[in-house]
Amino acid sequence: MATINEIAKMAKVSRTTVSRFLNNSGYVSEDVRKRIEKVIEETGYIPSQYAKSLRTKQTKVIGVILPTIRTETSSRLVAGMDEILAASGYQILLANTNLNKEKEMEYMDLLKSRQVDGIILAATNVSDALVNKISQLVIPCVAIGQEIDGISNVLYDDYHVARALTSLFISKGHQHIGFIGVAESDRSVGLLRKKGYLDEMEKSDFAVEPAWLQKGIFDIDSGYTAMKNIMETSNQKPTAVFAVTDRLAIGAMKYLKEHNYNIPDDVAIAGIGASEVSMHLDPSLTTVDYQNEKAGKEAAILILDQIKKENKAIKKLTLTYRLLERGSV
Amino acid sequence: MATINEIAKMAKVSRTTVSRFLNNSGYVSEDVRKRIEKVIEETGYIPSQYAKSLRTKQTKVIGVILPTIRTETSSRLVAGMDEILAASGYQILLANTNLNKEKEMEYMDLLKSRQVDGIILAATNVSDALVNKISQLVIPCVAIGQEIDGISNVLYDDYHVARALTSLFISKGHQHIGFIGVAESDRSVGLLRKKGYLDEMEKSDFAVEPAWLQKGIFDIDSGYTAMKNIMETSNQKPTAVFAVTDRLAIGAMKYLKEHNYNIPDDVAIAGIGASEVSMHLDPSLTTVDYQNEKAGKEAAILILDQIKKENKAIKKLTLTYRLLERGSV
DNA sequence: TCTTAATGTGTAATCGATTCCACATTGCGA
DNA sequence: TCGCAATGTGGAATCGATTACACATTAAGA
Repeated sequence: MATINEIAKMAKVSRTTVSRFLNNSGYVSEDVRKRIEKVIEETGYIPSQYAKSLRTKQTKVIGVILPTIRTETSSRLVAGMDEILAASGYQILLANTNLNKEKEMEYMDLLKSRQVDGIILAATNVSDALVNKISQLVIPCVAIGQEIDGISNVLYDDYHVARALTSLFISKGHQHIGFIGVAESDRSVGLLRKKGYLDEMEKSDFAVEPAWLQKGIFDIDSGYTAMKNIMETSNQKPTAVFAVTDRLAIGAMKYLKEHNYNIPDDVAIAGIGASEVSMHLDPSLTTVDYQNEKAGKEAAILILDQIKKENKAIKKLTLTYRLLERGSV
Repeated sequence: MATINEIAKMAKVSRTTVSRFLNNSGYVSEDVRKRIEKVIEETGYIPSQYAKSLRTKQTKVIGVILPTIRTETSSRLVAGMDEILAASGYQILLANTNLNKEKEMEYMDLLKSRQVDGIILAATNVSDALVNKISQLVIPCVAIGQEIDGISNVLYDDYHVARALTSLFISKGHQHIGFIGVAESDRSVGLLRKKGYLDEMEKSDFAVEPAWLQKGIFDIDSGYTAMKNIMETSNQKPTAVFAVTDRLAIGAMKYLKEHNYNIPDDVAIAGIGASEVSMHLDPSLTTVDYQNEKAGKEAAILILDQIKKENKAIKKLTLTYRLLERGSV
């Protein structure tokens, strides 16, 4: 692969001039410009980003740390980010932790060594060690979905969403409402959504039977199992069940259908996530659109802001949500 | 951020020795080793990949060009690749074309300028210009899902899958079989799957009514519309419909259910893709598991092979598929 | 005791770009 | 005609690492 030196030699100018030509900085006469253009055309020369980055300390790369890339949520997030970042000439370097905390730490270092211009962190459970690492990070960093002190955040309104959904059930006359959650170590999905549900129940003075509180692990099967547990172990069967993700809700619906419960007459169901199929299920699933793409975009905008303007002001952005009331309630 | 020079100074050795320490190359006495270790520990020094890459011509980055990152197929592919690549210390640099051909070309250059060690291309429609560009590429390159001459490929057996599904319908006694495809500019999904269907129909001497042949655009809604067209414009309504993707099939099922057709008694349905929900639909959708993750893994293995061994042998790998016969047929 | 090999460490060139200077040329007003 | 600004080009240091080579020290074998 050709280098700037060879181009310079071939065009009979100094590499300084070639550099000026490439970056449109400083004066280059029309004559010389044409010569360089021609040589570059002929050789198909492409400047090395690495050499460039070494000097300029700019890589035009944003590191994105994800807990997984298999979910719709993740793809949407990345799609949103990419839309904004690509427009400014940035690319995404992927770091997939597979929910492994050590990897999270490892990747922070790796991204640092690759001198990414910024890091977007979509973490699910935030360890102290990680927070610590981030706080002493010089690279701009934005977190999505979990509140982390000291850096900018794009947040979902998990607590109020949970309250809103529970409240929706209550407004429809339900008093016995079940809950399918996930591990509370996941602050946003596990803890806050549960708290929202519990608080809303308490506000209406509705008791919550322990058997109504089940946990899944983010997939359809565990939603099925959770629903099974609810229906088969509770004294009083609930007439509505709130699942903290669409997948869990889908699993729950599957159980209900298999056991000839009518949705929503016997048991109403709601999820969170607005997955693509949610609208096309039978009945269509009531859910909440978190606007992940928007979250991705906002995070990208925040990070670019920080990079460009040296705008170190920390921003906490809480996104709005859209409750999609559909056939399942 | 500290550099190797500062570390060297602080540890009172030359930067050469520090480098040897870092890379475990050459001799470093226990005494010196400890001093360096200590300094690195204290400063939190992390070597710059850029400087390193500039010298070594190795970036440990694989560029991945995707038509979109919103689909399950894409996420699975990337997940598969990442699993293999991460294990060898490689990271993924994302290049999302959004189905834009010019972007495809642009990204090839961009990845080249970033000197990625290899490129994995998941293209849907391959322009001549692109093939041309690839052929004169010095960087190892692997294509997934579309056959491109001159480089290694990981292929799905689109043609035979289509024949197998059509044949399945026929074996169940169906003679009137509809088809929901996509644009044929997409060779694999559009052209080959259609050809497989048509050939199998012809083999059994079953006529195909033009109205049975509909096109969608990869989403649920267009599957719905396509099914609507089939049922509302054909003279003889088909008793089975083969959709080339699960999403199209889901849309088709939705139409059928809404219009009180029983699946599979009135109309049988099959898709391709083995999307996560396919199993949990009602009835569960007959589909074909393309093993995208495996495809991603294989592509990653191929690329690493080429990088490591300078093994320039071109390999064409056609993956096996699993036909998942379920309730919808 | 002297060679020779093994063990440690440092010097300096190098990778491919950017950028601060210095220097050369030209044109224009005084 | 001179001086100065505008225009155009090149020299050389620099970014942060790797690596060939030279050199110094030590240990082992004859």
